[in-house]
Amino acid sequence: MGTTQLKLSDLARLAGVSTSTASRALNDNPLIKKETRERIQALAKEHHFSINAAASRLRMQKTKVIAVIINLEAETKQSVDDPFLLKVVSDINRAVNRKGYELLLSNSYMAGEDWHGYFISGRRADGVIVVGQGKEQARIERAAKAGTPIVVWGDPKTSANYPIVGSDNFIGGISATKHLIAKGASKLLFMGDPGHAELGERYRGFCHAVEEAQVEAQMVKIDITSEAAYASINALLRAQGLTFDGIFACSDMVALGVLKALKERYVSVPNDVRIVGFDDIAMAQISFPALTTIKQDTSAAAQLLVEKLLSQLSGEKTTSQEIPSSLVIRQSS
Amino acid sequence: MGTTQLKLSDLARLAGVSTSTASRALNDNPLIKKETRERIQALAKEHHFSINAAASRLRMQKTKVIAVIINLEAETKQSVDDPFLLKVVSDINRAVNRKGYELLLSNSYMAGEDWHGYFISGRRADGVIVVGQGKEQARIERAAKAGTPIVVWGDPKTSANYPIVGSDNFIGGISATKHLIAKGASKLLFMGDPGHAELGERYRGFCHAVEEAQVEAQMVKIDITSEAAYASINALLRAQGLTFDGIFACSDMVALGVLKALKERYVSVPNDVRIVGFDDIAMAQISFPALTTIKQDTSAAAQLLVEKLLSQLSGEKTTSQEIPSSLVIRQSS
DNA sequence: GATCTTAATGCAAACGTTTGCAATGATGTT
DNA sequence: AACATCATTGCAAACGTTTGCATTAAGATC
Repeated sequence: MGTTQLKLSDLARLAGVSTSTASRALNDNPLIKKETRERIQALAKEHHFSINAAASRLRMQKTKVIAVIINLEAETKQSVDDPFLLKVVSDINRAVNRKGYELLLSNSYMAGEDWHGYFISGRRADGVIVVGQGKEQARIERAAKAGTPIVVWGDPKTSANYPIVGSDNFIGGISATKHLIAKGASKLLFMGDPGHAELGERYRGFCHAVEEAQVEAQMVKIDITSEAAYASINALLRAQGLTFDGIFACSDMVALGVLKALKERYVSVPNDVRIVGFDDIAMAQISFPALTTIKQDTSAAAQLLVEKLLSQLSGEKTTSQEIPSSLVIRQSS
Repeated sequence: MGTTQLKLSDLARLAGVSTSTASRALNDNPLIKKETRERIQALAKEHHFSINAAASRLRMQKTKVIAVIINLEAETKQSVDDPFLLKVVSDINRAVNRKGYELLLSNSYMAGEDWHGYFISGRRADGVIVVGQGKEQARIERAAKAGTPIVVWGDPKTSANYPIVGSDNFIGGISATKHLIAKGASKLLFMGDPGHAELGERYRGFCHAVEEAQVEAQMVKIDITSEAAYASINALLRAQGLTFDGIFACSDMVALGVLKALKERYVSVPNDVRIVGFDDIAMAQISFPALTTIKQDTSAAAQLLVEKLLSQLSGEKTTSQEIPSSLVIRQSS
């Protein structure tokens, strides 16, 4: 505390070498004799020396930081507290660390409109991972056009000037719906907001399967929160009674809201109504009945996101990619 | 893209002033004539100019960054995916941003053992917020002793050389238990790990209320995950049948695991067994029956954590502080 | 009109790294 | 013995800000 911060030149003097030698030694540069390197590294450890990242970043023109920005719709009630989003962030954190980068957790509040200026020109991060494609992609596009290394979690089918990684929502939608039908449902209900890119794909899958099987189907457009789902099911039952026997919820949170509403009205799940969710959040297996759902492999996706971003940093061109999702059958269907 | 990065001196030349004037203008320094300031600020906006944070940090010896480190036990299965932890992080993020700071999301993997070296000497952040006190506080203590500005989310009763912010776990434990008793329970069960500081306090509250009311009570020590809780309840029922009619779960995740196990065995909640959790995560109100719980005011806590950290940055001495928790009564009790 | 004060701006040093190039001494080659 | 090669190290510039101090111009005071 009393002593002033040790800097590289101090360490060098302590070791009896020049600053440049010390710098190279700490970076394990083979230019420096091996025993010198080890001696200096040991000395650094002994004195709890850490390189000044600010100075290093200034000189290197690199931060070794990746910014993650949670990109939510203005009109949704879905919040950054959503378990699925947080799971994604947490997986990205792991993947980022494994590559030796740090994670700057950001949002539109801090980054404003000009992401390139804020993160890249501002030397706060070397690249940006956007979680949540949203409905409006202007900011992402602008950043990409300005040359920001950027990757997005979203719907990989969307054509864009930046790579998008996400699940095969269409196929996921199909297999969820087919599963409902296989379990005997014939009057299906989709709950979600098809205007949202990823959810739209899930809905397309739903429609595709419905058409193929020639069963009844309806769609109700809701905000993707359990509260909205809960309220919506209640309204539906009140208005038209039990007009469905299978529900494909666009997310697990929605499915859980549905589940609660049905149980409160003594509708049996899965006997009267079968439910399939999407995401496979931790809650899915701990709900009662446990939730059948389409599992998104967020961990694989996170790794891919980071890899693609790093590729961009080394100048390569990258493309969008779909991650296979998988049906996890539990008791709700 | 083709053009090189605009730097402050370029902007200054464009404006026909010196670099120092430009710098002061962007920082709204009243030394500079108001109209000059505004002219330069407008020019900066027009050219999408952003200050180079690395250079600024180097010169200022300040980063305007706060590191958040999620500090988990080695032996727990509780992960960074735990909804409650993530909620806390997300609230801290908001609070940090409101003060004009950025959030570096970190963990032991990156920061290693020497937090002071990594974050402070390394000029990666100006201060550290630790989420999760854990059982072993050596690293936190060492960092504090080395002069790291640091605050901890945990049990405020623990005496330490750093401030701890957290809920009044003891009182929370009492009111949860009293509520169970008031609802007619007379054979109580506590589930959790009293070895953990915060949970220990909750258990003390439990014991206190039990003693006062002179009711039967038992404790089963489990890891604080829903899986452990689920398994534990099943084992308990198998071994000794239904020997309890009220459960105080040390967290909502634990409570939800309990709930599932009971429902699978057709034990009615709340008729046969009343349950109270702790935290009030989003899931608590969407479970069926909705979970009675002790709500932790994470948002207020986050704000307090940040304020205390900033106080330390400006040299003030800070102290631990308890946040009032509150009983939220729902259908599980 | 000379001097003093004040407002506005510019100069140049400093923050702590990394790295191209030069320098040194040792080794090998003819 | 002269020269080329190689391994190891040091010198000094550059990265882009911020800020104490000096400077200038303009207005105020006598």
